[in-house]
Amino acid sequence: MSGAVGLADPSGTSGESRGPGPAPRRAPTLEEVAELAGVSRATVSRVVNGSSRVSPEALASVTAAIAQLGYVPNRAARSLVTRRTDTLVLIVHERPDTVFSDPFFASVLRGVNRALSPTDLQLVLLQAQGEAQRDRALRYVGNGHVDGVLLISLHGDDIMPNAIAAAGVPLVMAGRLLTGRMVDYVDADNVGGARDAVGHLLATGRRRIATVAGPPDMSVGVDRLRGYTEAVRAAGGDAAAGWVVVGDFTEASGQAATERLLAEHPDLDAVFAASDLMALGALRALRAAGRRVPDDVAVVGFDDAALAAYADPPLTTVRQQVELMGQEMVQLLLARIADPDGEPRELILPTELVIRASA
Amino acid sequence: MSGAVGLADPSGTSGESRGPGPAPRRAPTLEEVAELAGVSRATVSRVVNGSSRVSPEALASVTAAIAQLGYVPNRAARSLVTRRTDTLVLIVHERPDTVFSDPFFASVLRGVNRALSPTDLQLVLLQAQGEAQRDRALRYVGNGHVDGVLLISLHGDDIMPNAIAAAGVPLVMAGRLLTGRMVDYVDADNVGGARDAVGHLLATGRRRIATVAGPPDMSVGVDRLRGYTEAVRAAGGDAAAGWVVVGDFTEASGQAATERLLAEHPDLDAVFAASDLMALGALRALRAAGRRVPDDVAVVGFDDAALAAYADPPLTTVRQQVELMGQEMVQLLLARIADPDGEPRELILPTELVIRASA
DNA sequence: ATGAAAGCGCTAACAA
DNA sequence: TTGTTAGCGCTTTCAT
Repeated sequence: MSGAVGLADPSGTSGESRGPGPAPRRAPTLEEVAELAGVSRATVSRVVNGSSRVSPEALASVTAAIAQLGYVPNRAARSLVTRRTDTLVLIVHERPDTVFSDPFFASVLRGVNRALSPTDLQLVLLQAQGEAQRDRALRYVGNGHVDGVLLISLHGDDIMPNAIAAAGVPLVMAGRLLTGRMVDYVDADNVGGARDAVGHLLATGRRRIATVAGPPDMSVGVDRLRGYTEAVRAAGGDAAAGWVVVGDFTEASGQAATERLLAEHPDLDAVFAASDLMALGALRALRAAGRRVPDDVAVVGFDDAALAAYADPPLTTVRQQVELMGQEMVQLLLARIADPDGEPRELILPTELVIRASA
Repeated sequence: MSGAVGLADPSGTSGESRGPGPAPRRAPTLEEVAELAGVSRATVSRVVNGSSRVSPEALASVTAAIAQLGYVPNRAARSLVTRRTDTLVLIVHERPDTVFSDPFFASVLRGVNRALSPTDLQLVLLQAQGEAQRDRALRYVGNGHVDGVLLISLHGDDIMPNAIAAAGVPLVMAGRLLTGRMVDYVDADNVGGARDAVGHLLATGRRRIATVAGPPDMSVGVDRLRGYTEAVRAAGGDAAAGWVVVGDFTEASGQAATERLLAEHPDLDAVFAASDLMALGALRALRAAGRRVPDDVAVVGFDDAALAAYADPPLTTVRQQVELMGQEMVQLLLARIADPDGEPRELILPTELVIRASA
């Protein structure tokens, strides 16, 4: 029996004092499993952690004891000694003025969870808004509370990626970093997608194609604009200043940008918008100006969140695999955790042009 | 000096071996802070935990040492002894066939994070889909890994709420539970909101008002239907079977339901849809049938995720305060954790009718 | 007000 | 293959 006496009923909380309802028992420990199985703690630990150096009999009795007791390892205790936390953190770092639509984020999250569900890892969510929260997140990450970081950064001049990487914590980003050190990331094929979009417009006879571009300090903005430019130039077209107006991914900015494009080029016959919300804005602006879509002007957007499907007419969009992006971010992160010093990796997911009534 | 010798450079990992880049130092411990401050671990612990029984001098030197070392308490170690985890978990339990739109969830999440950010609590996210994942979540929660649970359950016959409550883990739900024990929850005023919607339709001269209701095993479905029924009956109208068709919150179901309503009552002049996606579906069905909105038929939806704002014409909707819902869920949960045996609490958030072109 | 000491539940050498 | 042992970093009596 050894000194296990005190374990039988710690501090006298045996349920009676709680009144009705099931008594919230203390969770069983390794020690209790070991006793029931008639082996030592170490052996139980080996079983739990899947060590091969365990006899079949020991394995059987331990497994039975675990099942009987409903034993689940205490993460805190384990983490204390292994210095692993079995925890990943997803940080969404936004400016106080949020620009991105939530559905995008929700889809990434869904993918992350899908990838995580067969593992024993848990996901901590940190929505960092503004400097104070950013620093808190950084402190949290920097102090060994997580095994790795998934980062969705919503602005280009973010110090987080470098700070996290510098702290030696494995990191994977959604989207390419424009400056600073090379960091693992997953991204959509924004250049190719934009090229396809413009290619489609060209193929359907459009020649005066304008674009509502994204912010130039974010890779999404830069890449989608590049795809547009390349495609237009390849067709001998003009991708000069007047055909490009920058927005900030919001519907309002898409609308305003399109108004300017119309003022500059009343004869435009197509608009490629670098986000779905901006495409929606473009649609509004065109209608307000009395233009008909798609007969008069065609609109193609980049599908950040499937929102564009609800436009009327539904917008032709470059479909990204947002959920897959979340999944792959996790895979990359796990690989990075397993091999901290490997080469930086990137993964570019293909996009697909979904043609609808609008173009 | 005691036995602190071994701490100076544990296992010789002093950075040189890592090659270039900043050496991933071990995070400073209480012990180190204590030594630097010239006090004992216990005193540092008191300072960190805001105990009053500390002399001003001690407090000052400890505070300085903490700042100098950038000390952050190790959660695992703390949790091991306190049996608190300072962790809440948000469980989204969906059927394999997801019904709810993501934006709703994203908004709740945003509110949860907002409420959490001034605290030291962290949020773990569990997306439980199907039985296997549900049981895993239950095991996780039941074994003391979290201090409390926020639960968004997407179907009516869910065993999770009762299982969690039975395990004695503090729980707050989004939405009212139709059966089983009384559980703390936050909900929108679905009855009142639906009543307002129908009231508006009546006020604008509509008399033949149909509804696309939600699933009858969920409080959202039941309550919105009840609000509709009450309002229609109060006006002396007919809320009988033919005017009510049940959908499952998806756009497709809204469309199908509306088609049936039109078949049954070609003379209907308004549709109240119990979700924004179903309202969108209703819009499509009406158009397909050659009806004009809102001249011919008015449409009002329940706004679960602001998606309806993108319809054309923009839909008149009952606006819920989804983000606030998340915030309040956290407040309720914290209150419950502080007072596990208090009376069950509920919080009904007011809704607001946002009138747009469609009705 | 402060310190000494005992452990929380677990893993990881090391012995056997 | 198994058991023994020594902590991981922290909070918390219990002395002082």
